[in-house]
Amino acid sequence: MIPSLPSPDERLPRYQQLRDDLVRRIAAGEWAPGEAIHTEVELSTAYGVSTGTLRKAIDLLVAEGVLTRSQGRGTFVRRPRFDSSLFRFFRFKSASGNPVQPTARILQRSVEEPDDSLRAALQLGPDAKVIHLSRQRLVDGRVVLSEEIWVPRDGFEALTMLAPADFGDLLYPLYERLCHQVVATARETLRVARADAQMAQTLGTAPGDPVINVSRVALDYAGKPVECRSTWGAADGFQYEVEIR
Amino acid sequence: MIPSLPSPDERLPRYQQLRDDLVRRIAAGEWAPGEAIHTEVELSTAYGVSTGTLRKAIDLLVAEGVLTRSQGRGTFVRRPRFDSSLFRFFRFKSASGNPVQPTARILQRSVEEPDDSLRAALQLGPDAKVIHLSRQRLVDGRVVLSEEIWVPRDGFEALTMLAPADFGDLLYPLYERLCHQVVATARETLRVARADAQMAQTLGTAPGDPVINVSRVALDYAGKPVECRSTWGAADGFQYEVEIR
DNA sequence: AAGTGGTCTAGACCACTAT
DNA sequence: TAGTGGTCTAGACCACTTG
Repeated sequence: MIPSLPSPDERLPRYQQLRDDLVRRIAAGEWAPGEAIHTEVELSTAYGVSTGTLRKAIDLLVAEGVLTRSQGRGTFVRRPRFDSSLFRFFRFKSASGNPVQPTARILQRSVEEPDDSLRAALQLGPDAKVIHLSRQRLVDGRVVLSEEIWVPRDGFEALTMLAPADFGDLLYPLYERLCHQVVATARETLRVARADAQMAQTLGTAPGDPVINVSRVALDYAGKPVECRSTWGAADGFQYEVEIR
Repeated sequence: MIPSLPSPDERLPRYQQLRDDLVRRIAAGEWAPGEAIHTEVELSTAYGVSTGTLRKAIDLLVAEGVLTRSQGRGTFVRRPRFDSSLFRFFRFKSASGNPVQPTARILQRSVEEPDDSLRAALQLGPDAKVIHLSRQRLVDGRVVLSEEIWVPRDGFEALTMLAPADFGDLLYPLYERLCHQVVATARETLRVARADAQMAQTLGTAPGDPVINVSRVALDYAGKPVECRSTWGAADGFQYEVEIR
């Protein structure tokens, strides 16, 4: 028989255990995005550690992008803004030349049976269904991005009642307000392909032109998958900068 | 008259000043890449600060990728390995299917007058010249990447004496050994284009196929530009993953 | 003025590495 | 065994924000 190992928690340094417990409390909704968590003195006395140890735990979460500190005000749960993150890959400019946030248009909404890869990515059970959105993003009336979006039906029922015209330009605030689902992190994979006839027509390019695909899995604070998304855009607006060490 | 401001250093916290001074000493060559810096007790007594403050300075440099710590052994100047960093963008596999480091072949070497953008990127004076290398990277004898590389002639004279066949597969160790130039960080920009006839022939794809361009500026520890490089590869081997928060 | 995070101290003890 | 970085303490004082 395999001897039972001690819980990994006990082997970790205290500041790691504190980090994990703070994440757990955030994931449980004890502090909502934008809210201040307890003060350092409160937390350190409650946990029975010195302020230095507690600060080190918070340092980790700040480095991970989960918390932000503001001297004299407090420490806050950070609300990520992923929709503007498309600027990391595409540079959208309006007719006036200024950077601009694309608007959104829902083309189609349906409840579907997920295929195997989607079921795996969203960690769904065998009978679970998904809500599928087809969406376009526009600048000055021109389609710049074409998106397919899938979320689990369980937890997102509210999306099936809302008129497509009322979805607005940003989905994550909608998820939070209507479905109490908070996106905390995401993993994206970039690939390059060539536009087929339909994609070329949608994006206003020529068939065979290179197009970028961004495939995203969004996770909540507990690491549970919340949304899968596949975004297509013309490659001529694509540029990505990275610093390496 | 504009009142002279105090040096920004004095306004910074001590741990930031310590960080800056350690970078200065590394850039000056006091500790070479791979070498251990002084111990924490030595440094903290020499600087007249507590160990906690010194550790915070070192924490910053570890987070920046400049130093690595090894418990029981010491703190070391990290030697970045950029050439394997192409794996972040391209996935090269040998015939056996295993990931493989491409070999290199120098096609051409010349001393040239830089154009304006290159002069600006390398921060060269009006009369400075550059060494230009054209290079191919191969897997199983197939060309997978085509590179144009420029370094300032001043400081890299040794490259003009070396037989092209003796350059080896990795340039940065060569820069360090022959020219005493150490690459510490780099900035890369990705773009997508379509292969012209010549690029298609080189990379073994069809004209019009999408190709990736990675444009890199490499810097030393002092932030001085050391090398400019433009790498082209077929887009079908391209994949890039990123985690966002 | 009261409360928050930011900086810094002067240690102690532990875990790991090399000899 | 000696020396290194890793963890942690129990504070002090500073800089900033808010009422």
